[in-house]
Amino acid sequence: MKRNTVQKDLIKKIVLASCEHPTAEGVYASAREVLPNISLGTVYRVLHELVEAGDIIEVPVSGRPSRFDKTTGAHAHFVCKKCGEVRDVALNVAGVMAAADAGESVIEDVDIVFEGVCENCNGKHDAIA
Amino acid sequence: MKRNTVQKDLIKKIVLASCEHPTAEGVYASAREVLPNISLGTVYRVLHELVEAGDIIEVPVSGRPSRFDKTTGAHAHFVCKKCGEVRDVALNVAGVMAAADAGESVIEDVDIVFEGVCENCNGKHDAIA
DNA sequence: ATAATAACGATAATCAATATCAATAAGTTA
DNA sequence: TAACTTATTGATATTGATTATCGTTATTAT
Repeated sequence: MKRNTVQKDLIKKIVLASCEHPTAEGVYASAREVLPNISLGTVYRVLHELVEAGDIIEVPVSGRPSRFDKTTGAHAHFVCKKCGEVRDVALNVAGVMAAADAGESVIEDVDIVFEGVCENCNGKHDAIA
Repeated sequence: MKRNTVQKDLIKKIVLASCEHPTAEGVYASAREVLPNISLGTVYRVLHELVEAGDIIEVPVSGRPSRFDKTTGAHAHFVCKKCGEVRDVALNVAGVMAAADAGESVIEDVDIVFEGVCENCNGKHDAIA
């Protein structure tokens, strides 16, 4: 049977408390402040369990590691090309899915990721570190 | 200065002639039929040059290798969860960008990837090989 | 033709993510 | 509560895609 562990509880709490769409590495760093011996493999495994359970969602980002998001309702994301920050974007995702014509294929989900420059980076010329 | 090479010409021709959104590996396989000693690194480098030049676009696919697409106008894509096939989807992408509210961030581009099951795989239970 | 150097092929390295596996610990069961 | 079963963990090896390195090759201006 499925078992409760301190690792699962901790990882779930970290993602649900985070507003910054953390990567697996970011969750790992936070988790190690509480459980210094936690393994990165455990973080990945538990994150995917949480996604599977519908508690969180995974946000794939082109060319960069996936982000994990406590906001599970359908919504879009914005990635800043300069600082790499990810944030939520208000958009009628259901409307987009309804507007799409995929022929006889059955659309089940959609990833919508906007790219651009956030207001903090606008005017700056720094690349992502 | 930039030089013309048979490798560049070949790779460009392959992608522009392909209707199946090939991966870098797929382009590499096709290219080797003509130039058996071409390097995978060359394929990646030239593909990115073509993207940079606006001749083709790169289609990122979550958890799978990127696809390359001769259709450069803004459009969306559909990925079959079972067979992995990628195809174009008719959608008013400009309309989606206009509808998005990213606050003060400047939206420059958007990746829209639908996921689901294509009509060939519908009813089948085979996973991707 | 020759020189300068962009581009190549071969291969090593990187990065995110997954798989492996012996050791550990959660949740029974006695 | 101790013993037991096995899900889960931590450590580490591996994979897969992509990028970087570097000595050699080949394009193009002179």
